[in-house]
Amino acid sequence: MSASDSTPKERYNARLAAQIEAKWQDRWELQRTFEAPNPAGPLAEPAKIAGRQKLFILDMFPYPSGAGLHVGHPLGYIGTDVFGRFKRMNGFNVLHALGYDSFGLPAEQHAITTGVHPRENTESNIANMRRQLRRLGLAHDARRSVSTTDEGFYRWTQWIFLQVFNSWFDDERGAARPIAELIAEFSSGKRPTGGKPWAEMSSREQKQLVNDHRLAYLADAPVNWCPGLGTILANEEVTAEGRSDIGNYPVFKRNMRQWTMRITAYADRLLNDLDRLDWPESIKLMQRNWIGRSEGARVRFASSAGDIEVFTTRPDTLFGATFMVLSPEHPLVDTLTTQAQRSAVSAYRTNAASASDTDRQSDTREKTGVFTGSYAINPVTGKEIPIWIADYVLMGYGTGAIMAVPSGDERDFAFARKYDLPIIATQMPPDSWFVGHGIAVSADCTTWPDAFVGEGTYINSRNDSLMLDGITEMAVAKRRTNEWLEAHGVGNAAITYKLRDWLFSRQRYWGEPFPIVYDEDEMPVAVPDALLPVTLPELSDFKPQALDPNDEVTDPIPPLARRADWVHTEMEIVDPITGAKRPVAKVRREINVMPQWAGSCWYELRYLDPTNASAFIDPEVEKYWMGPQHDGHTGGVDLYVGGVEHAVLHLLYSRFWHKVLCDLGHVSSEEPFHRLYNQGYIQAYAYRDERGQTVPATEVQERDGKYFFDGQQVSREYGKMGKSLKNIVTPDEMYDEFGADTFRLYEMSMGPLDQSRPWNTRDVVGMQRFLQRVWRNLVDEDTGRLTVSDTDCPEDLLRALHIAIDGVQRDMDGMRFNTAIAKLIELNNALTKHVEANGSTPRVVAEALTQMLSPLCPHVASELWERLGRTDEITYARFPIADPKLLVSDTVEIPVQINGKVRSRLVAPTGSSDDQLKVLALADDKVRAALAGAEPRKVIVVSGRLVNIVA
RNA sequence: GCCCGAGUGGCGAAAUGGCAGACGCGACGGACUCAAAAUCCGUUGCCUGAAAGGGUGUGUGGGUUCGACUCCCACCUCGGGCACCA
Repeated sequence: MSASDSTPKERYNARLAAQIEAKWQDRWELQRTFEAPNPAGPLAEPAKIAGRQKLFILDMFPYPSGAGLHVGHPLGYIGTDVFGRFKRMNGFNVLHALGYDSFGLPAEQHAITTGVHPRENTESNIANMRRQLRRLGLAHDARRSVSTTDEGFYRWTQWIFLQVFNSWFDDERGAARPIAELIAEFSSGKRPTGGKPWAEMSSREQKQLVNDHRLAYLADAPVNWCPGLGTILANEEVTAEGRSDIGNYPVFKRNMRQWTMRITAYADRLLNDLDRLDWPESIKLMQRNWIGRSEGARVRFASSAGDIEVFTTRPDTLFGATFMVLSPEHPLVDTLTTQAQRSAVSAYRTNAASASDTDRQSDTREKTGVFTGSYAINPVTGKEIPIWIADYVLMGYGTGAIMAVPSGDERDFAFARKYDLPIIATQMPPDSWFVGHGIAVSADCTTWPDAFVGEGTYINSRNDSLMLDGITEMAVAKRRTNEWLEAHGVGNAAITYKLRDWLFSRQRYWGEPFPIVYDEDEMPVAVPDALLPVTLPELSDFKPQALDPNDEVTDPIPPLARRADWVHTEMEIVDPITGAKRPVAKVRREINVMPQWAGSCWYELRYLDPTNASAFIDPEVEKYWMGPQHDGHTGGVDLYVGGVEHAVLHLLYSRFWHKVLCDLGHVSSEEPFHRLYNQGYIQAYAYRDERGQTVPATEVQERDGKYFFDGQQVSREYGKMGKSLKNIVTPDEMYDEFGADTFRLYEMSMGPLDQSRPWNTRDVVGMQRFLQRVWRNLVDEDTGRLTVSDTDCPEDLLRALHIAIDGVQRDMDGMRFNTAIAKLIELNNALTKHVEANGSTPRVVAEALTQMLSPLCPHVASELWERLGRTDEITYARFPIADPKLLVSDTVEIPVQINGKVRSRLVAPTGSSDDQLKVLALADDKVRAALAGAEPRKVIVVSGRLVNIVA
């Protein structure tokens, strides 16, 4: 007899689930169930909006990978879907969509390895992902599924780039303004800082001055050059080991002329506004660290080569600055180096320059340096201090020069000890510091094993006009020093950031072309709006220039240069200074393309108004979905779910673009994503044989805690899913084996959404069984007939129902889907007992259970809803509401503890007073036996919950 | 090195000052079956005991409390981020 013959026809299994799921997916598509109405524009349906609260939920959109999805990818999508469906059932107008991040390195690298043109590749990958995701039953508004490679999309990416290009940061207002306003200020007499008057400048000089103020500008600066990828990279795309995030190729620092975004102008706002965001603290912390704001002072030290400016966070220790250290790349090094030191300095600089970042960070950490032969004057002591160069001072931070205070800085201390430089204490450490180091209390640093970094009484810190000695608070000493520096014109309080401006151009093919041409002065000029988009030209050879991964010197030639006909064109441009139209003239196009982050910097806005042809978004639509909800609210997406890997990339860049758009009045929200939630990762076990080869995880067997493949013992490791690890499980396998609803339920039941957890196909069946039992409680497996009765529900079952409603409602609201599922299982288990005794399910329970299941497993819930005779759409049926009267019963069970250990339980009427509970507890047989006649010393009653007797 | 986060049954986990282990997997026993699969019922932290019961138990050690997985201090292990940032 075959298996199918003995299985009841209407048993809920993978076969029936597949039928149900296909039916409802088709129906939802046909009936456009999940389309969200807009207040204005082409998708406007104002009548549907009235009286509903809006909710914009968003997933970090995927790049269309050729590998397709594995079971880890949809975790966040399922989470947001459950939440969105739950909110719909609570009356919200929910906008949920998913697009594709299809420009950029990941897609392009894949195209290169397969040899297929990225456009073709991207399209087929998107089609495959759409198919896989459709079978999940996600409640997405398909009209809003944009792709960053759509011309209708990147036309606006280019437009936004031009908004950034055509603005400058007004420090006084702390906000971006249109560049035309700066030009107007200059031409009406504002004098450019440090330059000659505007009117005396040539047209070229004027353009250059304006360009130097733009938020998107060309800069000849040190960049991260990655010959292995044939492109430069942003700081955020380079790993701590000095390699590319993608492909793990070596990255070199070199100077190149590149498009750069002035994100540093927004450093303070990007930092401060974190406080107003509902984000995980860990991500805020990562952004704070990345921005790296340091308060301190700039101090000028006089030298033979003129003033040398340093940045210090410890101006209060200035009296202890006994030498100075410059970065080997510092521009003043040549001038400072004396004849006697020339060869030593030159050798050191050559050595430092050739050492790659990797070498510099090798763990030896031994401080090295060379004396320049020159001296500077410490402004507070008036003493000469030697000037050294050392590679522990970085040109890219602060001023590239430091004042060394060995007594108060560990690095300076190590350097001073190695080269026998003087160390003077400026603070007396507390006695505990000396005790901790096992040495006698002494202000003589020659006895110190280490620098002292902390709060101590200031010593040796006085001159004629500045007196720090005796001060015990660092803040006071800092303030006094800063005041002194300013009064004497040798320094001032200052702030420095680790954040660098954003390198925005890539020497690749698969990205948005810049809407920029170069005029006869070789100055960048915006392509007129009417000519957007600047479409990416077709190239038969789209590969980046082939370079040796270690080639540090060759200048890259971007692929777009291969289309000379495209590069050299004629255009009617607008003069960037006067704004006047110019006659059609020859221009040269920018041949770099934008980085992969460009499209993701604003895609959430396009979801809102995807078909708008006259603006990137209608302001009314933006205000409705993104606008601030009260004073001080940043506005933005209501819930943004994605992985932690974008903490300082996408999540920083997009905040920056959004703030520019806000400053320019294009959006009403100050931040793109008000609430951020990081989902965990689904991880998996991988197995290796003794040669280190991975073996297929599905064929590994476990015996007594050991693992075997093909009779051989193998070792187990834990981590990502990956092709090379032979441990990939795909959603398709889960659909076939269990159905999408079971798969969804399993992923949500594994644990809290924000935690990583191991995948175990073996465990999935638990959720299948659960749905099977629910189904069987409502439908006769053999006949398919409904087993629901319209008779009254017994009170205990009704109570169980309302307790479940109450708990599930709260768990869903808090996105604790795992515990919501546990409560639904408990309810269903109680229902099963009732059905065993009575033969049918009360309708009130059947309907409420179906509704509560609907966000989690929408297909089977929709099917049951229909079979229950409901003709309304369960997606929008009001989520059940718990009756508070049914949440309490007549009696409660009170555990009684003796000395904190439970010794008895008693049943007491609900609402018993503390005294009544105390009397009941002391009268309890078990309690009396345990006390054995001893008089309790104290009785603690937790009202209505517990009694503890202290014996 | 610095900064976060986490350690609970064989496994995924629940409980955030008040009955530790809800719910699921697995395992064990049983029902159905010629048999198996599927499904259903029961048991299941560990030690001890025939059982009733007793003891013990949330990484380790201390502390606060009538009472601690939960709060505090120190340490250990794992995961993540930053890393010569002046």
